[in-house]
Amino acid sequence: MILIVAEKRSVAHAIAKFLGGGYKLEKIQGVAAYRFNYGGREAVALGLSGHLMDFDFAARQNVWTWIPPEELFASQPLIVYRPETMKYVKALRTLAARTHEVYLALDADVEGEAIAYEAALLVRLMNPRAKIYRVRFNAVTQREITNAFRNPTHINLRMVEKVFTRMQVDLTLGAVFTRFITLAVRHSLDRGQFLSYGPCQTPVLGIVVTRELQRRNFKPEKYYVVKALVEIDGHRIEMSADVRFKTRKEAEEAAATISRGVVKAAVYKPHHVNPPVPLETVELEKRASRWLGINSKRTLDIAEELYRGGYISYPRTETTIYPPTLDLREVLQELASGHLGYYADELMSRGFRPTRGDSDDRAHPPIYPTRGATKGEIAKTFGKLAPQAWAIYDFVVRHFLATLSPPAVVEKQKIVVSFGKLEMEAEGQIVVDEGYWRIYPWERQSSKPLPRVSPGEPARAVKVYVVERETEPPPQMTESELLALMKKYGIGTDATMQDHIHTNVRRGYMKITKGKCIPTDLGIALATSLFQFAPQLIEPTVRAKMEKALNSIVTDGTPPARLIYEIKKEFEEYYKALKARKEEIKKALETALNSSRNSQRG
DNA sequence: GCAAGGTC
Repeated sequence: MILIVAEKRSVAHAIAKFLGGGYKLEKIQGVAAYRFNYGGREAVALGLSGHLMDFDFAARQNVWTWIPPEELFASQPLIVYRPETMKYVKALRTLAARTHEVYLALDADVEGEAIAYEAALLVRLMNPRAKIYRVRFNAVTQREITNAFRNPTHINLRMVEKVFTRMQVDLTLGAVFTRFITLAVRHSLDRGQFLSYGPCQTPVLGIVVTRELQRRNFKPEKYYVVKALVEIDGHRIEMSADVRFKTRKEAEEAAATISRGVVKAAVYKPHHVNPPVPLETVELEKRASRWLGINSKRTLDIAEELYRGGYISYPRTETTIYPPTLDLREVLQELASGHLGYYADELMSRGFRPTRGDSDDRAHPPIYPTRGATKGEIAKTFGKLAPQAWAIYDFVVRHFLATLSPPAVVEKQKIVVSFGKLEMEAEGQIVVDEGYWRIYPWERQSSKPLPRVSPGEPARAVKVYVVERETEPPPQMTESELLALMKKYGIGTDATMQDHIHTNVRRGYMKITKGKCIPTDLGIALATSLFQFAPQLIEPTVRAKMEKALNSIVTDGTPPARLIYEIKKEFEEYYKALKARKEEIKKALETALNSSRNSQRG
């Protein structure tokens, strides 16, 4: 028998379908396995659920009050089975006992490599003489899979080492600093409550708090602008000067010079607004937060359910290019039975060309709808979440249709009038062609037309006035903006970014209200303490630096032990700096904890 | 009871 191990059930299923044609679904220790005939031999494809193993400290070290947190710097975390995936371990053991040939068909990324290694460890324990191969495919398609199995290779140990190093480093740093700040304020916490540090979650908090403090410390400044109602060829146009005056007096002096002028420029230029590129995870989360009022965690949870229900493709992807193997016309045909069927039909008869982004994770296609569903159907599956599930499904459908649609066309308009010293401007636009906005209302723009005038025409100011304005603080951080910043700084992965935001919410460090991230007193106190005494723990650039160091294991063969030693040494310094200020940190955190407790009680 | 990363 040949055993094939995949990262998730859907891939195991696809492999059985592509390599075997027909298959038989079996349950092994409660786990789905696909049995099929592979070139005359019996094969079984088993789908896992991510990692089988994890790291943890020894039991004695897991009683927080028994050892000082810094002792963990000197400890070696142990590799253990993850309790949640024991049934996959059992299924793998059962199958491994009956096979001599194993193909590790996990995703073609570093995590997949690590999971492959975990599976290989298990297989070896059961069956030391089994031949173990690694197969790599860049998409779950007939061609890629067939090719991969024709060219089996071996596990890349450096990739495995990178992942295992990251696991140990993150656990150690997370545990040391989580325990330190928790124990510092232990008596002010509720039962079961703790304060946490993590190399992703904490920089996320830092970003949000930094913005909030910028807003609080912002000193608005008054400034003055000159506006005028200008008559050109019988048309009256509201115009303004693109100059900020510091005082009213200066503005009024400038305004006094405005009476007769001449049109310096009159531009009416067509402009294409291109439809969005194919949908990736973080973009789905950003748009759902901004336009549908659904936060990123909820969005991914619902997308996962929609995927499992067969409504949309796999929701965790960084790809923004439709693979050539994806038959877009087939997808449109499927959508023809759904709520936007008329539009799908129209695209099919008129023809279409998909937009194209610039990223390909070489594992998953962009997110697209896989079924033309009705509201009633979704309502049945989702119960209380039905309105939000429908909103997300509808969005995925519309986004997909938009990527195949023509651009919208607007005429951009600009008139500039010269009044001697000062120039006045007006901008407007006319929607010429709605294009993809017809089914993508969130980006729709409206017409604000200007009259048609020509350069050289005389102009006359009918009314001139000075308007007082104030500079404004930066806006509150939106969740959508936060996701964009996390991506920019390399904090987390497409699949985990929403988790890191949510962790901050769960710990009481911030709230998300109407798409805005608002730090609590506790979040501000924690972030401020860290910025003051150990900024390296909270700066947004720390994660990318660590990621780069970890990558050197793969690219340069840096020995993991050396890297772990160096990172620990560095963070021990930050730990010492924090410990020296324990009393101040304790006071700041306790004040915040008490104030939030009082406000909760009203 | 700590993290981040897979996946459900």
